Amino acid sequence: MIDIKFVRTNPEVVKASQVARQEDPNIVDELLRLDDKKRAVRQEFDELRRQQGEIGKKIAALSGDEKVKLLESVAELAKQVSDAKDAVAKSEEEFDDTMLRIQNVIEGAPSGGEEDFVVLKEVGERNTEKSMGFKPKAHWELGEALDIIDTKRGSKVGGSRFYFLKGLGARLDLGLANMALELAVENGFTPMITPTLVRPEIMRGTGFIGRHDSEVYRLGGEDDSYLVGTSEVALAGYHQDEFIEFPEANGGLEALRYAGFSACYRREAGAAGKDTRGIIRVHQFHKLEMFVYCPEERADEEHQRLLKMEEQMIRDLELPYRVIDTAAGDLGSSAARKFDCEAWLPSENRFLELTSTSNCTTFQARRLNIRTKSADGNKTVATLNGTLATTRWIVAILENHQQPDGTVIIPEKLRPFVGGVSLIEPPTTKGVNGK
RNA sequence: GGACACGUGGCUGAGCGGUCGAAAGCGGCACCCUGCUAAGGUGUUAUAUGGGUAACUGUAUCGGAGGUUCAAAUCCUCUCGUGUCCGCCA
Repeated sequence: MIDIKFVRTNPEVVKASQVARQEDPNIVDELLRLDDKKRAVRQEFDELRRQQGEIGKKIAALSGDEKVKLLESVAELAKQVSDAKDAVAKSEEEFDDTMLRIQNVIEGAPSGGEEDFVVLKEVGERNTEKSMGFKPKAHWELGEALDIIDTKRGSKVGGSRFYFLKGLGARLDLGLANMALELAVENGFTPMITPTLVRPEIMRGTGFIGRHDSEVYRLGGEDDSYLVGTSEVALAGYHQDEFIEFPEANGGLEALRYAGFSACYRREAGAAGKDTRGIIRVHQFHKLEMFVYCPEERADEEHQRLLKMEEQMIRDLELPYRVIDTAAGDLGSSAARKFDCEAWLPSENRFLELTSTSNCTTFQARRLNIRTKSADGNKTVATLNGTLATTRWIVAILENHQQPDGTVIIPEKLRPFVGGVSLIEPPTTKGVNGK
């Protein structure tokens, strides 16, 4: 939710942001109209309530005939108060409905849609058939041949877009999560295991239901809960309705940093036919989510920090990648700016999103009512997130580190997290690889 | 799953139809006192929102939603959450 006071004073900025996002700018005028109306109706109610309170005090002090007389005279006022109350509720509802439809005001993101991102940098050589000296296999081919990814049995058991990670596949998944967690801890993040089933209020508060209804799983029957698509939900809800006290370091401008590990669930309803093979787009996966609460003025700096950490992880795994500045139209509604790191996929000659980090400024926290006390009053905090989905990384590692003989070299820095194994080889006649 | 209890300000906790945005304590802040430390004293200290340059002032908020009433933290209904005991179970 954006700040109505900001909209009142800077309607043009909000409109421009809507335009950059390829959304309707006229909603801003509509919002301001509803804001005026809401205030007018509210003032009327306030005045009636004041009168009622005043008379109420008199009634309390009186007795006998005088009291009865006054009671009779005040019935009409009570009716007016009740009507005014309904009017207030109605105008607030109209206002809120519109308010919630306006997205965060972008901060520096390029205008336009999905294709209009800006490449900030590209690091490392793209592996190609030519540079590798053989035709690179796709991750699903490698996964199957090495017996570490089993999508056939995955769909037998879980349905389409499910998979088994087996042997070193499973170790890679957990190893990557652990490696990322260690990096996060070194950078001041507190590890968290979070609920993956959350109550509707939390889902709504974090903005994941509404326009994204169809993307999340909802439990039917007795239990009205949602399966989270990211631990961002739990980590954002963690401090809901709280005042945050930031640690004193850096002149009181420090941040609260959490690294949540959880399974994530996505319905992928709108993705039919997209990335159907392998484990690029699946219904369930593991993710390490870095989540930061900080004072608003510090958000940019924290955003850069998150990006740096994500880049470091990719470098440590020796993957060619690029960083993009996501276009406004492709941002989530909470994000003011988003940077993605994309790894090169030699089998498809394209980049694949590995990480994503968003600066949500105060948008998310305003809705969740998360504030901090500061010298110049209570202020809504900023929130940021940076994401690391393990399955995507497995894809990138398999494809980029595959060898002509079909084996895959495990990057040196990852080895300590997968039991010291350095090479993924096809299974021998029996037994499970990488036990 | 069965039984009971409880949800009030930053925290603990009183209040159980009007004088209650709400006692008291803790914590926070400011000042005073004390040689230092420890202690002590005085004052101040909820959130949101409207009006006003401001001083100030109106209104709302006692888990949430409805209801009764001239008037609700207080009574009623529903709901959500939490705790304890028993049962079951990893």
